[in-house]
Amino acid sequence: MSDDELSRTFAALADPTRRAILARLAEGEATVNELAEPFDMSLQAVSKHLKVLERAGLITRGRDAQWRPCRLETAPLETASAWIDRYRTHWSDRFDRLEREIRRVESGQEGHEHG
Amino acid sequence: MSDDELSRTFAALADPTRRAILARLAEGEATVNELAEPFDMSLQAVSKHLKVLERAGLITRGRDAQWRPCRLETAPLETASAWIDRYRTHWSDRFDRLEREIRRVESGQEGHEHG
DNA sequence: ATCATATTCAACCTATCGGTTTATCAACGG
DNA sequence: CCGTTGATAAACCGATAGGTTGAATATGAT
Repeated sequence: MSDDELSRTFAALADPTRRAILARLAEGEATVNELAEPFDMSLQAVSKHLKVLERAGLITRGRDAQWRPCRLETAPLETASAWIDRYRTHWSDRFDRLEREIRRVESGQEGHEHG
Repeated sequence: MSDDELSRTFAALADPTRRAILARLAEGEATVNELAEPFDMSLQAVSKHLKVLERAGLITRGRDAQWRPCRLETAPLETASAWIDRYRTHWSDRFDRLEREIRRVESGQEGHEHG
């Protein structure tokens, strides 16, 4: 994986456990143990997932005695969403077919009805 | 990586080369050679990236003689965007601090000014 | 001090990623 | 038929992901 911000964000989101953790955190802060509870894996594994999320800036961790409460941070989600939105609605769906047709005609293969 | 749809989509987006390819495709169809041209890597590497994008449903490939024109498909982007949008604006930013305060008070640690 | 609890660190393992090189397949043009 | 071009397949490689277990650290409670 590359370590630019967008790549880290998307990579962090590319795991169902981590997405579930974020979904949980959207309801409010939670400790590592609380976050780990629903999952059929070791606490350490969840701790690693949290580290990934933290490195991606998707969560921050406070300190409350021996607990490290996790909080969702939305900034990277904004960035990711903005990136996607630049492409999710593009006029090319129609345009592509036109362009494709032009290319076919220009290359003199009008007879190939392959689409 | 898990292979549910969202995971495949986010994983596909977690690479700058693949994002650049999608950005290029947003301007219209392109062949593998055309897509590979800007990158300092082998054609085969780009071909692999395209396979990843295809598996994620982010592109489809046609057949035009020996060319395999690639097209951007927006459906997975919609899904990904929808997932993010559920969490990118959440009321928890303020609420978290309140909840945290409540927890502190309830656990009888009002004196610990650790925030 | 000692013990329990919450969390992290470290070492390890297997599988996958992202790239390479070489070989192969598919389609056109002489 | 043969060569060229576009693209994929296969084998390989080093690095990283995602999990494990076991030890260490930090804080609080007795």
